[in-house]
Amino acid sequence: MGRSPCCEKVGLKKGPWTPEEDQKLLAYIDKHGHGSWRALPAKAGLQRCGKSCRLRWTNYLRPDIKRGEFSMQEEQTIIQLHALLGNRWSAIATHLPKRTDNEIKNYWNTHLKKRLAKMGIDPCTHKAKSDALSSADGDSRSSTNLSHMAQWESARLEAEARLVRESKLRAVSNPAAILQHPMGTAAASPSAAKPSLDVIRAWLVKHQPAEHGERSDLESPTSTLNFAESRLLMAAAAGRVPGNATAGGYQGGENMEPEIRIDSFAGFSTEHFLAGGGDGEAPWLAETCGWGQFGAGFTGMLLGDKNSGCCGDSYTNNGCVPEEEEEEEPVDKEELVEGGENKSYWNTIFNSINSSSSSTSPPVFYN
DNA sequence: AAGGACCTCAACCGCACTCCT
DNA sequence: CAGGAGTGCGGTTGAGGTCCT
Repeated sequence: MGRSPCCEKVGLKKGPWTPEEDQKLLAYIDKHGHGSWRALPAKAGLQRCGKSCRLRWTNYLRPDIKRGEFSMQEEQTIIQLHALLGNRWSAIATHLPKRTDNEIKNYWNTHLKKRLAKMGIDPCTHKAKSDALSSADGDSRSSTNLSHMAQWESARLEAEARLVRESKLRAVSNPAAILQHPMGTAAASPSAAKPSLDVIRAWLVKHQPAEHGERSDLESPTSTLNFAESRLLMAAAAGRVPGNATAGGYQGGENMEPEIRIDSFAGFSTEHFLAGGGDGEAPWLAETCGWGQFGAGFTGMLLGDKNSGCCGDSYTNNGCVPEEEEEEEPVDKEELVEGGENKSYWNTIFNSINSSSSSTSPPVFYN
């Protein structure tokens, strides 16, 4: 099912766009919408292929694009999502409002990747390079397991997100449908609710033991995420990350109508999940080999927690930062990075995230 | 000041996927 | 089911800018 190159026609222009071309494209889309990209260039009077026009529009001309430097929170969101999703830039971009996948990809390749590498963290695995080496000559089996579990969880999260998006669509076309959807309300049957956001729920339990009154030894393959981060993922899985929501503080705004609450996942209980749900479905519990090692992943490293045992709770960073640092005014990012204070920089990021998550109410899903 | 090295990022390439006929 | 059209996506390229010697 091969496709012919879109620009093989002689006479089509390639390379950088001129302001005139931009203007033509903008004017046309403004007036008619883009419609069929293939037909657009001729209609708009452009000597470009449709693909080129689409790219120019989606990556540059679209009015809802935010350009310029990435904020700290955007940076850490990218890193966390990359740890979870890998090079799936479009998926990452959906969680960074107004940023394009191309921009995120470029930023990763030119900035974040190098920065992580500089810190001795493998940008691919998000683990300290020394860890990667030791696992290579040591427990290769467990590292393979971990990799598989991470892939499994990643795929699972993606499926969750898709489920919610589909439910969203159904709800729009048929509001009553949400009452019947597994992700919907307590009206859903327990069995239907089972395959919902259990992974994230498990993170919740793990990362906010005080609120949930329990503490599990369960360690997610991607347990580099803390509670605040898991809330971002929950929002992501719900297919909606509001503009004011970041990993540092996902809070429902007044303008949002709560429709799906996590505590309304009928039939789901933490015990159920941790115990494998009684139906043997707890693949990641069945292969717990090496779970703890994930704590030694990149977040632990970033937090200056080389032994992953900082304060006995390496994934939360609570109390791991010196007091004077906690009370400091926002630290100048460039100064920290350029001054070789990378750990402090990242500490600042994660500290701000975790502190903002401490006073939150139970997460709410929005449709 | 010159020029080579390095960096950044817009744009391109080509594969993969979905939809439609 | 096959195949074409349209589009999404991730990897790569290369022009232009900046830094370094």
